Amino acid sequence: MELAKKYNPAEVEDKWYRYWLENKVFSAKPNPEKEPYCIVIPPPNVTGVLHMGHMLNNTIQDVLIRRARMQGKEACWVPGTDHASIATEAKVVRMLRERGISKHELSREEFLKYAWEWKEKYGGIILEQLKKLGASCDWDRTRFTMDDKYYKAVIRVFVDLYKKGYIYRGLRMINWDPEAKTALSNEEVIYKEEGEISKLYHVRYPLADGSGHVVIATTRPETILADTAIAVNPNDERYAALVGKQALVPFVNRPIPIIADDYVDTSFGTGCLKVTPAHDPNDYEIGLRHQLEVIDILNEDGSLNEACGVEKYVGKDRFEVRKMIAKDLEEAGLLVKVEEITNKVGRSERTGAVVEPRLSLQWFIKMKEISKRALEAVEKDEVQLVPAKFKNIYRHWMENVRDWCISRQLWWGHRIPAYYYGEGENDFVVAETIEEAVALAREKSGNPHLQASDLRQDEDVLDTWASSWLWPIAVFDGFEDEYFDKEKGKIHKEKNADLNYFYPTKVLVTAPEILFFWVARMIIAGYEYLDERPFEHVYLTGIVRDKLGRKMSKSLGNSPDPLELMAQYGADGVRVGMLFSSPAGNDLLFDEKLCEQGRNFANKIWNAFRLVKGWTVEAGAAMPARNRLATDWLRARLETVKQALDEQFAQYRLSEALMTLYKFIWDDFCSWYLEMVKPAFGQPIDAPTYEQTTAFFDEILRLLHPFMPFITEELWQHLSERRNGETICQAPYPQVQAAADTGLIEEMERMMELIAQVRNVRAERQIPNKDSLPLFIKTNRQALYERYAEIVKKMANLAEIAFGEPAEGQNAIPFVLKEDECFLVVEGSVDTEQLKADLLKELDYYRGFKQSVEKKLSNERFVQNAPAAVVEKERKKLADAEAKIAAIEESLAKLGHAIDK
RNA sequence: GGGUUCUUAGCUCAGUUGGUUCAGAGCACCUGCCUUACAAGCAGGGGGUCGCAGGUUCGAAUCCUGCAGAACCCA
Repeated sequence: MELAKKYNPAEVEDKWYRYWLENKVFSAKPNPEKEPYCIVIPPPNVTGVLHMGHMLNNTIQDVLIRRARMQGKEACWVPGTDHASIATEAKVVRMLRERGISKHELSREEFLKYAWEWKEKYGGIILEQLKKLGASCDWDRTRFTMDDKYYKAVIRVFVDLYKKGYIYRGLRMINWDPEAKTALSNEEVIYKEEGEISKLYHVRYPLADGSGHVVIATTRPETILADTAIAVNPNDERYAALVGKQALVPFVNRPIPIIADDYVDTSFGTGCLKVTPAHDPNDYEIGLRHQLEVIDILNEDGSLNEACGVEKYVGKDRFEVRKMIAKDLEEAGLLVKVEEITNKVGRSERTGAVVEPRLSLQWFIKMKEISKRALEAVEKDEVQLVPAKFKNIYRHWMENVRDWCISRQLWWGHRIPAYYYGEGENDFVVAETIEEAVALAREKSGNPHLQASDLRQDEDVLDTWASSWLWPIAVFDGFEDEYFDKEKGKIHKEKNADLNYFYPTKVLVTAPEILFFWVARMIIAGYEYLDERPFEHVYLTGIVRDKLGRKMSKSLGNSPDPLELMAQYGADGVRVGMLFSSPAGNDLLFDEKLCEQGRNFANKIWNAFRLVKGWTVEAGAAMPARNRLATDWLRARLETVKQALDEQFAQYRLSEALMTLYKFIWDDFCSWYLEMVKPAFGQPIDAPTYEQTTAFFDEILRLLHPFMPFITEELWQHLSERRNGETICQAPYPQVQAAADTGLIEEMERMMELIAQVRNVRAERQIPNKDSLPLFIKTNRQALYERYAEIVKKMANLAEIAFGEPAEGQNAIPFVLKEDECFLVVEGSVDTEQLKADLLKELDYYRGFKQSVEKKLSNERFVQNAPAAVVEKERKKLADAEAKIAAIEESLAKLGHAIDK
């Protein structure tokens, strides 16, 4: 078998992914013999494409699930997609516009037909992309939030929560996107960090009694026409006399009261606040406190309506009116001045339109009561957030939770199951089906003749999160008739085999940005319907940023295309690159160099494999002592590595775990072990060493497989004959066998230091590596060095290791290893002055060190207060330093240097 | 404005309840090598008064206070 000099991921990745699918390696079903380990994927937008955030997030999930699978757990990773109501609808509307079709020309049914076509065309691309990454999902379980069953579940939950009294319909100040013509949740409104430059208009309002005027400041002069009061701070002496009087609204001359309210900030603008309850949330609150009239002057598209009272403004967009009104105020002599200020302007996350606070009838979920257990669960670590710092953030949000506006003025989504039978605000019923609705409506209205055709279903759909918050339950069909108890509004988990086995899931891996949107709400739903947490751990990943620390975004164009990255560096390389610098919860400053490092790592392993596979094996030969030491040592190191990995995984320190393996493979295995046992060119290797080496290789591949699934499968299959369908995905994950032989590791470390010292001397004196040199060691541990002599000779290219000192006249370069003196015999003359200088420098350092330790030990309070073990360590440090100093002094004396002690 | 978190080498980060040879890693950097697995490589090396100022302690990167700066969340 001929292996290429360089690893080529493109040749193997698709092959193995297909193999895994063909052999159903990723499918999972309840298995009482095994421990369940389930992850539900955070469903990406069905029509979205893979971005770097997905890459990170799904790499992490795949590492966790693959490791669990190898550990013999029933590993189930449930994939799926989200309908992403507003984002998808916006895309469909744009597509239609490009075809010259306006959404409003279409009926709801026609529009939805286009939307489903769009979904069929682009839906699921992202799942195919995940396969490129190696994601080991159970694809047969793929779910979509608008699948029939899922749709029914969402509607069922709406009805249930309505019955339980958690859902109400109310007039509320909501964030209105005039472009998409929909309400937005607070989370969907974004503010530019640096704010935006706005004009602050100072406007004069005459007093009704003609005794003067009052000046207010506003950034939204078009809302003047909806003013119903002017407010001042009760403590503001400047205006105390005005309170109780009336002012006249410009143009319409409506008299409005001047009131006192604590909300007013005396230092902002003029200290007089115009109050527009219909168009500002704070003003709305003030209006409630003072029973002010509410005048709504905006249409749903952001244009002004008749209520504004000025004919020429009617039908014009608010920003156009702003310009007009500024001009008109100036002409009327009411504009005092205009200044520029920076303020925060809310914009729609999806359309970018300036969000207008708007009063409207919307559907809400009361959050306070229903979220109680979800708050407790995290407080008590029943649901454990990783990293834990998010607990504080979570608590703060949950303690101040506000009612959740769940209606959206869109068509793509789950249509609200409320049916209206009359014009009154309460003339509606909520039901899962039209038949039930008719029955309920007859009852509620007292009209037994009502027909389905008399009912109008609510036009709005539900917020996407109001479907995805059911994800960990709905993917297992938990809300189906057989399992859902309509009376109690609870799920009988024990009746549903999947739910019973896989729920609660093990860990949710997601971005901190959606901690409240989604994570908190899933926890709420979990307790509401199953009285149980939906997952044990929440691993919050960082946000992927570019190397300048900016968020990756389409508009900046700073996001690399994941598929191209994988084509260039291999999926394994990219996975490694993503994980290298992403400790949990810390942002990841993505740099392509990290993927390059991942690719290089794959190549390193590939070549190590080529080396081992290229050996000819000498059957019947015994293992030489040198190799016995090397294999024992590597085994000991491997034990410490496995132990470290277990600990790192337990704490979700994936980047550390990967680095542990990276260093073990590159340094310990390749640079040290393979070099130790590698036969001379053309020579065979003894069979026991060869077998041990392949066994190590096998174990290393299994440890690495969760991180780099493709190359490990490729090499593992090459390593030995495998059965048909056999895969490393299901090979046992290496377990800690025994306590590592730390004595052996320490001994080897000493030898490695010795080898490094010799190499160092060579590098400094520019002695070619080819020249094999004799080494003398003056030590009282001769047996130890003798045992390792063969290894040291090979690794440092020494002609021999002798004990004692070189003969007079032999040129030797001295160095000190721990407390032993070493002499590397070289040809040619030696610059003794330089050697002395080097030794003196070292001596200086150790004398200083010794002094500081002595100082510590002579401090009575230290000796008394510090734990005995710490004091003991200091004593040991002192003894070691003294031995070292003695050795250095001796070397110096030999060079003819007088020591002043 | 309120809250949370953070500030350690040129860069990205570890540093576990304060206590091992005067703070570690990876990358980058410097020097020498195309040595028959790998130049996507090998060997060696330099680099930090742990944001600043106080305090507690025998002992502080680690605990406390203040200041400066950054990020995120909420308003």
